[in-house]
Amino acid sequence: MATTAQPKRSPRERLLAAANELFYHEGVQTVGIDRIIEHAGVAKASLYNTFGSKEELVRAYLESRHGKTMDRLTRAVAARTEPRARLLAVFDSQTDLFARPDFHGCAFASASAEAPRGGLVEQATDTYRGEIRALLAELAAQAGVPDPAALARQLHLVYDGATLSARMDRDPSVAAVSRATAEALLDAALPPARRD
Amino acid sequence: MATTAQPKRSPRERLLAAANELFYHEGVQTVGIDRIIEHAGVAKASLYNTFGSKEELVRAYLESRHGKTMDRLTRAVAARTEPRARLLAVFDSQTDLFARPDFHGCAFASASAEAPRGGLVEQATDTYRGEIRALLAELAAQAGVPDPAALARQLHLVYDGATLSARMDRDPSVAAVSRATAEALLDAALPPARRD
DNA sequence: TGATCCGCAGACAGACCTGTCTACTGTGAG
DNA sequence: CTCACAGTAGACAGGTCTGTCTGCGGATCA
Repeated sequence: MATTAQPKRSPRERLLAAANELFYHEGVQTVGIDRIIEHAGVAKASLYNTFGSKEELVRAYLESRHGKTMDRLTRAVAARTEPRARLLAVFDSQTDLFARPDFHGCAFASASAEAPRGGLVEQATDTYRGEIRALLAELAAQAGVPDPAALARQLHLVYDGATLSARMDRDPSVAAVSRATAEALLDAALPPARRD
Repeated sequence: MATTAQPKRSPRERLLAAANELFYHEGVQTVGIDRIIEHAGVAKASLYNTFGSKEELVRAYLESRHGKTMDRLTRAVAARTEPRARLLAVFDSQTDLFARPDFHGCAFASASAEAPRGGLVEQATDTYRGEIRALLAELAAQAGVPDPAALARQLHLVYDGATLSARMDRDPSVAAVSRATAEALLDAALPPARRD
């Protein structure tokens, strides 16, 4: 069977799709198991056979978002060749992201807001943030910045702040501010000789 | 153990203190009414006579944090005279804030993450963010920036991002990055003649 | 044909949630 | 003293939560 769009996806896939929709839009704490299985059209036993607990389902949900976000970013970066444009592509991509009708902020920021410390949510969040930071540092290095790690920390602030503002102010236009801010910081971090 | 036995504070005060402690550290959704009244040493009827509902208690909790934060910022600003230093004082103050052992991110960001849209939490959040934005714009104007509103939006990004990173990465040192980033953006926004 | 397995449907347990209500206690005003 | 009233203690209602368990239908394979 080479068909990718089967009429019946596996319970695991349907559960993850339901989690992606309900957890992301309404919150991990506020959405209960019953609504997940109803939305997925799956038996409760299937959920507990597949994931074992709600917390593990949340972890799987966050991991799936982690993968999607990294795909989105690496695709945006890969579409450019000039190192400076590749770095700024991360912030360009926020324009479309924030404008999506189903955008509702950073899934990790929201999920970790009320998650117990030291749990699976915190683990998934740490992994995610480490990868974002590494991507920014790598692109900063390729752009010829003397201290890529330092610029990556600054840009990570801007990236986070923009995502948070876009949700809390319900204002997608903050993406333009974010992009301009990133550019200003990149310019300030470049040695004068390299600015062109 | 309920931490009371002080000179009799009113039920309202004790409830707000309990809310400030429990809601802030563990989350608005995860902490129930029973834990609030137990921690406050107050009868359940007193809570409902005073606030009417949990949502109203949450609103009062957020308003009290709003007041405390604005006090902290205006005090930090008032301690300086030079306009540039007054603007940067907002970011200087993050150093102490993030280092506090009870720091746990922005109460508004956490509370709004899973709050229903259009509710009291959203209202309180909008008001809070508007005031922060206005403060930044006013300080930017006093610093002689040509477009204070534009710089205020950038600095708000940085302020938000730093608060979020400090919580999610459990890393208070991000305050220094935030301060340096704000300074770089301020410099970039000033007309060359005014930079000194 | 029969055996095995996957998944669905839903009852159930035990805990917790918000919010209401009754009954009691201490205190201050007139 | 009497009365009003603010506050306490806690039962209660009605619902939701996570997680377990049983029973059943359909598919697959020897």
